[in-house]
Amino acid sequence: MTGHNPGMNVTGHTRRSVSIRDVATAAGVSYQTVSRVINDHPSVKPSTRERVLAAIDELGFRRNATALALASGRSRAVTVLTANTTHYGYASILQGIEEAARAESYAVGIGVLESADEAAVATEVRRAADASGGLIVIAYDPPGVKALAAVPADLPVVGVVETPTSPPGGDRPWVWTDDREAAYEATRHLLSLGHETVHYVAIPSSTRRTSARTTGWRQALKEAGAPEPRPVQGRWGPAGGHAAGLKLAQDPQVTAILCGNDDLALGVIRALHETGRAVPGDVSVAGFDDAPHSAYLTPSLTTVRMDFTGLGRSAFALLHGVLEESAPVAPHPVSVPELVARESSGRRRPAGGRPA
Amino acid sequence: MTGHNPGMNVTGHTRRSVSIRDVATAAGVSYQTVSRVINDHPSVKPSTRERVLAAIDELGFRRNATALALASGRSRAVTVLTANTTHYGYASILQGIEEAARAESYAVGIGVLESADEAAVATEVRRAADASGGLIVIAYDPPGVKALAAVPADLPVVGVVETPTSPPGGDRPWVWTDDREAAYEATRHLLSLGHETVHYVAIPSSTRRTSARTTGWRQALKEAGAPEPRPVQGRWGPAGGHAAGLKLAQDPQVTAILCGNDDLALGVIRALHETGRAVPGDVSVAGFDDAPHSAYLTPSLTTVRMDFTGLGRSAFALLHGVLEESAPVAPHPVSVPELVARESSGRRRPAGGRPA
DNA sequence: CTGAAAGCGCTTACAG
DNA sequence: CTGAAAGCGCTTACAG
Repeated sequence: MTGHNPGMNVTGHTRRSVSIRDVATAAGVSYQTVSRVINDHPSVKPSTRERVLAAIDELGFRRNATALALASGRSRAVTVLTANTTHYGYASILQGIEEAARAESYAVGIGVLESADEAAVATEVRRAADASGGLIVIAYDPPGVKALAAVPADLPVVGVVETPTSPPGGDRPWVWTDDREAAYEATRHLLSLGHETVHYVAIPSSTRRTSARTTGWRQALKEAGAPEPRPVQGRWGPAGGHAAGLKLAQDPQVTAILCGNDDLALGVIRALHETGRAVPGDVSVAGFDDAPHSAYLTPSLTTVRMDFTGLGRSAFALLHGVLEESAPVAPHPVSVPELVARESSGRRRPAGGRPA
Repeated sequence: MTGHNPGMNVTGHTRRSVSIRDVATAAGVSYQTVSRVINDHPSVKPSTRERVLAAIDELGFRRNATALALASGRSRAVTVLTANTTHYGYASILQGIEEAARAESYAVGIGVLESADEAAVATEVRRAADASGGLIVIAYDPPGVKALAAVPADLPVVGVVETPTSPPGGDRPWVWTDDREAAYEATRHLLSLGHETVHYVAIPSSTRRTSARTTGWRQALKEAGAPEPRPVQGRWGPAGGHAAGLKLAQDPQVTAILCGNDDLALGVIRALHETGRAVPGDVSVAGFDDAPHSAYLTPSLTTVRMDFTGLGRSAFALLHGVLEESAPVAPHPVSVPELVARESSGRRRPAGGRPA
């Protein structure tokens, strides 16, 4: 074959897709009938349906989702706005959303909020809003919190938030994990092992103000009458934990450390190891999240398990309820964390002496 | 306000968005002129542009991306088809794609291939094809390989493949990491430390046949004249490594283990620890990927660093070149892995004796 | 059960 | 520099 192919589009590599009109011609019916067939409309004569289906198959017809969305107004799509897609918690929430979305034949898009800069956030929110469908914003950090607040009022949106008190999204639906309770439990666990107090290495918080985890930790200390050390501000990732750990290792008084997540805890443990302090012999360490590898570290990590994928599924279910009249809108779901005690936390060693 | 709001859509919560016609009316121009303004067309009188911009601002106009896509035929969207979104390598590739896509104002969608079942794969591919735009398929595993093969011929697609020899995508563009070379280097590293041979714990492979990593490992053994033990088939994740490690720990001859990824290596190390074998004292262990925490484990993990985000960026660049005539289509890029020797690998201890 | 019309919100020529 | 027409590929009433 030579010559210009009228089926090529501008970029010259994609043949114009076959439309319902092409199918209609091939099947000898009107294109409305084709529409009925692909929409499983009941009132189509079986023999007609057969012919149309055969034509669809032969021509390799695929319904154009863009045209469907434009004509019908329904888009069956959700865009997830998040500051990160790789950290365990974020990635797991995204996974949960995707699972639930796939089960309902929703397409899922992602938009990453690279900075908390107002203009950058606004740009990302606009891009996400441009994509038709609903929005889920993971508002665990400053970019996410700002994005949730910046979502236009007329857009269906669900927030995944750190704490439900005065959620930044106003009266919009949200899902959350009870981080305050989780930190409270973890701190009580460490105190119950005889430690005089518990130090805290914080993850970058959702706000300037105190995070839910910090609040829970503080509450447990207060109730126990334990002194409240200054929280160490950690960065994301093991490197941040390592830096914080080196700092804490200088203080021989430190015997228990709660970390904002498992990656931080892993870095802290490494720092303690490097400075010759045994875990849990000299210092007990606990994390947050129960990442897949945490059970296989040496020492295995005491942590608080969070059901992030379940949280993601809930977020989608909520959005789905908002988008489709049929699906009921559930109340704001909460994921209840579960303490998992492992090797990295142990009884405080009697002051002064090393065991034989 | 009471009564029915004609601006509400079926679901009753979203006001019909303002269109270019609304803007045109408000600005006292035709809607074509509005189209010119939002497309930065040069031939618009400055004063007209001002008025239109003002109307856009006042009415809160947002251009409907669906209509844009349908009318123009360009969609500026990419869908990533992958078996997984959370494992380090996959998540990092996705991150790289997203970064590059965002820089070009492309929307990114994800579709997860939950099983290698033909029908399930076909369904996911169809869904991805329905979303307009290009496709990137991560073909590191059976579902991905099958998906890449099932992509309709008329769709712009880039494959992220394990090995470039007879890629499953035929003559389609692809990107790859040189896994064979990576495994070769890692194996040579372990052999150079005096180990008689190197055992291998494999990740689930892309095919029934031998993976590139297995090939590289085997090649290094052969060149060195080392005996070739049977590879241990691992599952994904630390649990798989742990199971494999327990098995290998039973054989006192085992002094060096190469693992298909860092998570597997972490599990193997844990298993060796549990069975009283020191790393690297008794057994050297190396992984693949250089995950963020690998440098902070104790012992820190010898591994092969792979530039997955760079690979993702390359994949997008390639697709971008295919989609837009202006962007040049680069040749199949390869990411060159880099060996990172850390604490988990060491010289083989002289046979028979434990050091004092 | 099936067909002809109008329209979703835009863009792309075509006029002037 | 700006406007009127046609059309992207579908769906949704409206006819019959």
